[in-house]
Amino acid sequence: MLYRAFSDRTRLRILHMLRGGELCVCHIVDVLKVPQPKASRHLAYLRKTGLVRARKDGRWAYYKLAPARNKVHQMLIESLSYCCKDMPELLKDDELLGRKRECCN
Amino acid sequence: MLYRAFSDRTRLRILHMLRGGELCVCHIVDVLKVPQPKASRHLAYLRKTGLVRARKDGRWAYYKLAPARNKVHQMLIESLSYCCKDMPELLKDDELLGRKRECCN
DNA sequence: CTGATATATTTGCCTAAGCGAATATGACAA
DNA sequence: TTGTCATATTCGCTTAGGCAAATATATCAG
Repeated sequence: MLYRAFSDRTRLRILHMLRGGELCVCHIVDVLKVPQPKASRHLAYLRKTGLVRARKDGRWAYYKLAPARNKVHQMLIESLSYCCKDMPELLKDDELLGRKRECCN
Repeated sequence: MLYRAFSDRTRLRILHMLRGGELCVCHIVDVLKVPQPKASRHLAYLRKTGLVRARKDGRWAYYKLAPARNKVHQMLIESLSYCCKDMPELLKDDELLGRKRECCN
């Protein structure tokens, strides 16, 4: 169930961050300020549901959003750009990331 | 968290049924083929999250989708029309409802 | 009133799922 | 080789949340 993947705050934050493109796990951990195993666990979950793709480069691992496989998948990903109003932490995450991007418009 | 409301199969089936308009609880129970308290519990959940509106008429209670309050809400409701592929039971529900309606197109 | 019907809520149980801590893996450096 | 760093996985514990069964409430009929 794709919806369930979106129903955890940590996973939602990760997905939201990845809208801007590929990120290294270490950056994700830094921004979320959660223990590394916790981030890793949720990333594994998102991998299994096909929502993200992982790429290894030496010691580092990079994650990005997977291409949408159907309409529901696509709409859920799109909806990420509109949930900052309910979750202000998403704005903080974007700030910490230092990426300029339009959010919640 | 709106996403969580969608992450339970029974709730998703209810929301999916309600796309077609207002329904009586007894119809919902009949179609879902679940114990009445179970339907009632999930309807209460959906009420609390603002996803459905209830109307009492004598002994009967009618439920319908609430108007979308923001973009995420709106997109989640829209996504309902596309999840039959992952949940064939949604098609059966629509059949039992006897309502002609386009689904999963 | 009594009884029946429609719906809602409570209770107690059980499973799913998130968590921190510890550990494992695997790549690079020295 | 040894050590270190980045990431992943495992292990118990705890909580959230779904369930069935029982009960409550509220409306109508007779």
